[in-house]
Amino acid sequence: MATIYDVAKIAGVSPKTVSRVLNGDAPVGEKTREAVEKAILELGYVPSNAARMMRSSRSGLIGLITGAISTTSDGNEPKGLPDLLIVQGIQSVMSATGMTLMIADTGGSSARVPELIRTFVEHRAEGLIYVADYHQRVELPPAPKGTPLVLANCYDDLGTPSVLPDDERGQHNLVARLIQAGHSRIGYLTLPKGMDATRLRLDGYKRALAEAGIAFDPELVSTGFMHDKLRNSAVLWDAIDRILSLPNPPTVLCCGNDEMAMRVYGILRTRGIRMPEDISVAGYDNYRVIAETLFPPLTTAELPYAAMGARAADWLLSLINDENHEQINPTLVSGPVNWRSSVTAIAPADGNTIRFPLSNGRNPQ
Amino acid sequence: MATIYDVAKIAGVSPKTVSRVLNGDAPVGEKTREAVEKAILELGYVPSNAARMMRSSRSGLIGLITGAISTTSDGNEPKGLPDLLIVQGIQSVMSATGMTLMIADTGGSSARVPELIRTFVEHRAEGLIYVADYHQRVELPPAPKGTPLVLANCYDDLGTPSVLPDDERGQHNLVARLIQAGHSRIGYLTLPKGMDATRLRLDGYKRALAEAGIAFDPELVSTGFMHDKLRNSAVLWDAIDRILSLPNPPTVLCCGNDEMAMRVYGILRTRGIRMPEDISVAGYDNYRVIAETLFPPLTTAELPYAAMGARAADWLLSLINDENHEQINPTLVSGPVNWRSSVTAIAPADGNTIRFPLSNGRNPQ
DNA sequence: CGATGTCATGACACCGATGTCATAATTAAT
DNA sequence: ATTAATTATGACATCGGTGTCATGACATCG
Repeated sequence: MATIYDVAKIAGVSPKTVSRVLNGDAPVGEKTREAVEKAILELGYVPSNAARMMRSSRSGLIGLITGAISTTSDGNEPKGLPDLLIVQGIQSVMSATGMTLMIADTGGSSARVPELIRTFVEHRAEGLIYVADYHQRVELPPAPKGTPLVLANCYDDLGTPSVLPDDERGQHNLVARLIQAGHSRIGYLTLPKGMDATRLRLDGYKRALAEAGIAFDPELVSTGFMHDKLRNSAVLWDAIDRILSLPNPPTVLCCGNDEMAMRVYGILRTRGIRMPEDISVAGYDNYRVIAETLFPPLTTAELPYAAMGARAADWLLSLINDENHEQINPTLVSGPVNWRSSVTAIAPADGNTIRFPLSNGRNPQ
Repeated sequence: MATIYDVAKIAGVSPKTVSRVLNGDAPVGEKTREAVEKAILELGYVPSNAARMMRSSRSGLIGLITGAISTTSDGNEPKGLPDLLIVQGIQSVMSATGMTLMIADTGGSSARVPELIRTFVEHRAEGLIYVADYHQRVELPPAPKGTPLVLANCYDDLGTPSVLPDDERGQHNLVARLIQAGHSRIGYLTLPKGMDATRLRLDGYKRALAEAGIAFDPELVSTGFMHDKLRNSAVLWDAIDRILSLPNPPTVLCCGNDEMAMRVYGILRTRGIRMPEDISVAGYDNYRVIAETLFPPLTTAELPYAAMGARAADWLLSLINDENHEQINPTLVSGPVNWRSSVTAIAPADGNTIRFPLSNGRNPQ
């Protein structure tokens, strides 16, 4: 690979002059510049970042670690991986500021994290981001001092800067919207117990009910997914069965996420229950491949992955540049409710007519 | 950040001796080693990859470019992005050999590719991989000589090393399996015209029929998806309508991919058609979130993304190390058929009984 | 016209590792 | 015991850029 000395020799100048042409940090004569530029093109010269870094000690690199450091590591099966959207959000911010992203995947084994961090430190990464695959608490090995770290989609007990989805608010907004559409008996099939998202979303559900003056009915809430995936079909079937056979069944079923909603579609249809005519269904995540493709398209709260990534990246950059933006920790990012035709507006219980049309989904034909 | 000189000073030895402790490339006295190791720990010293690279000219970096350089760039909407699995396949091979992956995303604009390549060259990446989001032809700017390039999930006209899914074979194997299960009237709802996958999979479908002595019936084949996504619902509805009202309708519908199969589920159920009792459905991709979650679980041909990534990484490494493994270009990677309960075995047309049970899906209850 | 300032350029040291070579201290071999 | 081989260590140059300082050629100004 050509060096700055090769260029200098061909252009008949000193290496320092070539450097000046490259960086524009001092005036260079017109003819000299042309000669240098010609030589650069001729050799296909590209400056070495490593050599540059030796002097400047700025690497322009950001290290990104992803992977499932879950307490319940469920093997090596890759899933839908929407957390890539977080990575994309980070990437778009970073590339706009000229930083280069190095990524490493733990492959599900948290034991590899220290090794990955070390690699990044060897490359003198200026900052690190850890991305979790779902909202969770993590314990990371101590980051090297001087290298800022931001957590995305996870948090720890040490007060490390952390960007999280606002699950409580997202679910609240969705349920509030359902209530606005005339629903008051709202079933909720939750994610597995113990997950942060489960608790927070249930809180949001309750708050929306409370704000509307609707009493919380525990009969309407049931666990839809368990940690043991093999049992999910049976658990969900049973939960739906129980909720639908209540004396006063719900008019809409909120699902813990879109994947669950997809299963609910299958189960309801198997029983001859039509959506949204007989019952409405809502999800969570706005996992677009599911939400937009299901028939009817699914109303769902958006998990703002890309925005979370961008927030985390912004935060990291401000830490690197030592800007003292006082940032609330954790930073909660909320997303919109995506209203699609899996939910219909119904006449409210008090007999009032519906004030506005809410369904905007397209039906075939 | 501490340097090797700091360590040397504290340990009371020369920098070179510290280097020897780090690399173990020459014997070091027991007591000296201990003193050096103590100093390293004390300072939290991590060697600088940049400085190392200056001498060795080996960066240990691999550049990975992803993004939709599609001729039909359909805007900025991120989808399910299963191509991350390719990245994971690459990552797992690379980390096993101690290489570090730098990734950059074009964000959908092919104009950014040269800029990204330049960044990688500045970092003296030892090899580049370009990953496309679906099987397609691409035109990349000429790679810098001396830096090998491998294409994953795409190919070009220049004979650049390329790893592709074996769509023809995958579809063939799936259809052959359906025939084995007693099906002989096999409908096929294709992906949009013009895509490589569409043509190849249709070829595989035809070959499987031919091998079984079943005449190809064009009436059973219809375009299920178009490039214009807004029309997909209508197109698919119509195609199903037409195929099912044939005098001799199919017993199974093959869908261009799993996403289409998910829509087909919805459409069939809306019409009161049960799966798999009334008709079987098969997909393509083994997009697990869909295939495993749909009810009933979907029989589908696997698009072996992770294997493709691993293959591409292996190939790149052999190019970097100048090993002359003669590699067929393009390298086709095939995946298994995932047999689930969306397809039932039926009595073959000739009245023979079914020779073995094929459904192994779990039903709730 | 001499003093001062700006422009254009080069010599040289330095960043932090490692390769090469030299050297001193042991140990093994003859 | 003397030579040869091995061990343990350091001095120094080098990789490819850039920061610092010096220098010569002009231009400007009082």
